[in-house]
Amino acid sequence: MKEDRRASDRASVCSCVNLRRASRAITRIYDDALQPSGLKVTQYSVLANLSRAGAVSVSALARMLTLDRTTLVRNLKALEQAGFVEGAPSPDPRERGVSLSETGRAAVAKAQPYWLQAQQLIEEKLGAEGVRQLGALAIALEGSAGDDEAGDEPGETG
Amino acid sequence: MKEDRRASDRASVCSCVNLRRASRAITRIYDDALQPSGLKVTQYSVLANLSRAGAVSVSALARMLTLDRTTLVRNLKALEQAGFVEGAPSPDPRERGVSLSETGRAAVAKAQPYWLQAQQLIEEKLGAEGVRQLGALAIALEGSAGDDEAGDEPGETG
DNA sequence: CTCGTATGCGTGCATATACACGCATATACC
DNA sequence: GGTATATGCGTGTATATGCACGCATACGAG
Repeated sequence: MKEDRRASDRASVCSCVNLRRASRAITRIYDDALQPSGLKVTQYSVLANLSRAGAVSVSALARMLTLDRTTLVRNLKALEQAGFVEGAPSPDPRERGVSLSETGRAAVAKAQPYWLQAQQLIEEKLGAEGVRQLGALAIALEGSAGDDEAGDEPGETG
Repeated sequence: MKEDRRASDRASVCSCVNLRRASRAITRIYDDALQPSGLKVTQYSVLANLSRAGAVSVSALARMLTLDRTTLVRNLKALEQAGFVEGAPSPDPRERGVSLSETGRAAVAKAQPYWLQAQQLIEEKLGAEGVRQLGALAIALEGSAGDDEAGDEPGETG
């Protein structure tokens, strides 16, 4: 029982599996490139967004990242412990404001060239058009995920 | 500097972030569709491959799935506890053979129509061409992940 | 047979992801 | 003031992912 599958035959029929595979592969490429900076691409993403956003609430940041809020809560925890992220005052007591610390700003600055290197490598692999399509892909798939639900009243059926 | 991001502006500049976002989104779509079957798309993927492969070693299955072996070890654990996967004899004592149980076969059969539903939904969203490109994408990105080393360090010499 | 290498396996650790809950607080309505 | 609703937050639980390690076993060289 040999797996004799060539590249052209290795494409799964499942779009989800294909996309997840691509995601794992590209994550490895970026993490690899970012390795000297000590950041994972997921962490770099959070810090870079925070860098642009300034002081924001956890929920707001989660929306920016199109990431589940509770996921971000945990991702932030590590970044706070590393000293990259610190609390920020917020007008609304319900909100927890966060922002980049000086250390965090330095970390982003240090990592950025490595990130750019990965970006360029990807552009070589996929071409400018392929890169452009990736953005469209995410948007197309997010378009109706969880917003297309009907008939979910809060009144229990019993 | 106002942030007034609409859908078309919501595309990240980072290919990795875009792809990961797309991956999360499509995973949600498939998991959602598969929900009545009680399987996650990741689990369905393992079981479906096992269904085609028959009895295989953990490492061989991991290669089929382009998945880290140790990740698969843990994913299999849940499937074994659920009774979907069982041990299979192997000629080589080092290998641990696994195969679908009857229950597992039934689970795949039950889930398949839901999976197909998701497949079709995606094809509607992305078009046949878009779907085709996803397979190519994974392969393009896996192509040189970890087998191509470039000594092109950006600065950081001190 | 013995040693070194290759292969297969599982675990410890760290991180990512998200759903279900419950808690706290702002706000609208009365 | 008091109640219902909306919003923000963190945790418990479950799963996914991969790297570093160490253990067991096959296999070729001597």
